[in-house]
Amino acid sequence: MDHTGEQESLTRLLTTPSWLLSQSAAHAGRLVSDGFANIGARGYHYRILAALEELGPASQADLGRRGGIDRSDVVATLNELAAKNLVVRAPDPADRRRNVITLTPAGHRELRRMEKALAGVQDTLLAPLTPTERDQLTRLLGKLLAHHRQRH
Amino acid sequence: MDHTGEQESLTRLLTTPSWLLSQSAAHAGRLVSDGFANIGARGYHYRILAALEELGPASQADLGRRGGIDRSDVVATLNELAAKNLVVRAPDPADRRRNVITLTPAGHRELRRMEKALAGVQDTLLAPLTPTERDQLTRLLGKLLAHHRQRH
DNA sequence: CGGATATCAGTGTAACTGAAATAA
DNA sequence: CTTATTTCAGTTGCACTGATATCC
Repeated sequence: MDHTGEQESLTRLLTTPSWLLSQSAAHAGRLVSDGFANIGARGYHYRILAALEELGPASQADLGRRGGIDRSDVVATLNELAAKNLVVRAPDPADRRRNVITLTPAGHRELRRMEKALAGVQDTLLAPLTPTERDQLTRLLGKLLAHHRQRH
Repeated sequence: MDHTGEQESLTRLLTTPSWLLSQSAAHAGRLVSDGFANIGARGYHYRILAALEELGPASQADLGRRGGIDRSDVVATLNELAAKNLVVRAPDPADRRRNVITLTPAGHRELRRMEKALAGVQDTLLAPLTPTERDQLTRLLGKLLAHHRQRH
């Protein structure tokens, strides 16, 4: 015993799932932010653009629900994306409360760039895990989220 | 195919490890904050108290490194803990730059309370996972962190 | 009317930065 | 002189709240 010599009691603090989760996520967040910052973008941009590609032209509320972004932050993010001509914001003739957001060709290209950057980050993040372990982790986290999403 | 009917392309956005991690961590964070708030405490309090119990009397810098808390936030957290008489802050005679922080009996009791609250949160968080899966998750996250800790 | 949408302004807070004072 | 510790003041990014105008 005491084979690592690191600390005699690694205890709960370092093995508590919520702690491990938040530490891992903080690290992942740094990697992602840096990866996106390197190409002049932010996480919200990716979430909106990816949601847009999946949903097709959509309202801001739908994009927010899809990408897990607050209605208020959707507005600000779309302001930025529209200023860069990555999306077009137009009133919905069928429902005049809504805007219809559409990906421009430049938006598609930007999404491709961000996906490349993100894929690189995933590799860095998951470097210590085998392919099997990566699948396990993805599966376990997915199961966790699915459960807690059901109870709002 | 299309057996769920949820969405035709769940795609990367919902299966990207960094996304799953940050979402899971956000949810875990909410559960932890709420769990601690219910007993009038915060996450930083737990991290400092737990680090203190592991290390014994320690300097603020050591506590920060151990608990993953910025030097600046250690100061503020210790102000709160000292005001509640959960720790004692005394100058270190051996190194007069430092303070020696010591757990009081009340601090020990508070730590026990917080551990109970935290254990309840872990159960809620891991509810959808079997015991085997919980161990897997803990192991995978630990491996991830150990790797990234090595490269600063 | 109740419910949804988009927008704006502002809050809370975790994590961090920079600088200063002090001492090893 | 360089490095480490503690402290204070301030910043940044992110998630969220509340209020408002508009429309279904």
